[in-house]
Amino acid sequence: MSERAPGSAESPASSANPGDRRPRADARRNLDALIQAARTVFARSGVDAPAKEITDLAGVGVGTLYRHFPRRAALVAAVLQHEIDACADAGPALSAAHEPVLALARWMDRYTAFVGTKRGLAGALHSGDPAFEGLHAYFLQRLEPTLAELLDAAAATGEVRDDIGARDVLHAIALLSRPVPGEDDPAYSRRLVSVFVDGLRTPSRPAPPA
Amino acid sequence: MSERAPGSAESPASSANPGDRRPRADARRNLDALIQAARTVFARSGVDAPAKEITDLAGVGVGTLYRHFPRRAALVAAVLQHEIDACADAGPALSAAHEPVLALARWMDRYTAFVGTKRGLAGALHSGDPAFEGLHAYFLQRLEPTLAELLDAAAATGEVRDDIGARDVLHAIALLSRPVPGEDDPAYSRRLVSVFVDGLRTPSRPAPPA
DNA sequence: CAGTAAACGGAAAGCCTTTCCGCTTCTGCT
DNA sequence: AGCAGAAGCGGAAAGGCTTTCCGTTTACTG
Repeated sequence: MSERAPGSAESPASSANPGDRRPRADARRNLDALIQAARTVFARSGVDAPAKEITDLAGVGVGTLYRHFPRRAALVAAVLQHEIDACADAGPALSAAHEPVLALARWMDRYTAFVGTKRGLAGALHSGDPAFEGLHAYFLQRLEPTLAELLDAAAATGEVRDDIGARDVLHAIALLSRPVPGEDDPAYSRRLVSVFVDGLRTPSRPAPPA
Repeated sequence: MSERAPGSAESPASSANPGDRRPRADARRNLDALIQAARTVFARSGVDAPAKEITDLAGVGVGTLYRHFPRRAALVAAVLQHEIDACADAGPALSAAHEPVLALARWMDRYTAFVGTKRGLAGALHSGDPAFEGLHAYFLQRLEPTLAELLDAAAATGEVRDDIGARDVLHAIALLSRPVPGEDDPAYSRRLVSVFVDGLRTPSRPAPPA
């Protein structure tokens, strides 16, 4: 559920044009090896690790890397895409297993953990590097509907205000989850997020008379 | 009020040791020129502008830059220090001119604008680069008391909860003010901030029974 | 199985930051 | 004033990274 088949509806620019032929087998293999290696290296040494480290681990030359990913940032984007998929896939599962408000809360935890762990993600998304525009689009494409559904269900119970969109919440949490110098405890991020989430509750309506 | 005199209480490691002599006049001149040039260049081309651009504008060689600022990041830090000062100085002025809750709101606007405009600041602060640890300390040193005062005054009115510290608020707003790819309208940041600030209000206490 | 285009690898170019060191310019002292 | 001597200067070179380029190799097609 987490691998996008080439040409699947979500992938922006890969629908099978009548003209393009199937890629060579070694190319595909190398591409997979690169993404896998990048995952490992990014996890071990952070997203700023030199490309060499990745190509070595993948057992290919740098040329190969740059043919598949015209900019280094594109590789980062490709890796993050996987992570986004995994997080999006968790949504339906949760909403099936719990009642709306709880499902929402759980998913937000999941998302907070995700976006906080993959330090690279939020950084990339907000870097302003044009190479990440596509990733941001993908990010919204996959996560916005997921959260929107959870959010709508929760709003229907009347406990959550309905004038803040899923997109806003995604952004806010992603931002609040970025590491802060003095505080490396992930609980810190959660605390900030929780204040934000409090702000999401229906504004205390004056208690209905009697 | 915005220039720190050397040896002033706030500057961490610059108290006049009995051994150290006054710096040479040209050195001081160059240092000022560098900071001024950096301000200009950062504003024009962003904090990632090559150092060469700065040294050229300042009319000095790169060697001079690196003697004054052992790492490039140190120069960024020096520039941001100025901006932090300006923002801190706005606090007392506002609290003198307005009642507590309004003063708080105004200062948050000011701070939001500041941290949103100087894209470099939040980026630097959260970059994890050890060169910015000092800056972060300075940031807290100057802004935390400022906000704490405003926050306390507001909390005293009972409209604002008192279990979230000034530091948390500073961090949260700085994070929420970072630019988000699709939305370059500063109003967007303000909207996110405002939800957070809503979360800051006293939790709607269950109406005391009759 | 041969021909061809796709894909490969790694050397080299191009940019940056940072270091180094011989030369210049202040400054304090006579 | 004038003269050491230290403090500071400039820019060349080192080092490291991303990105380009191109001769060579490899997988597919008929």
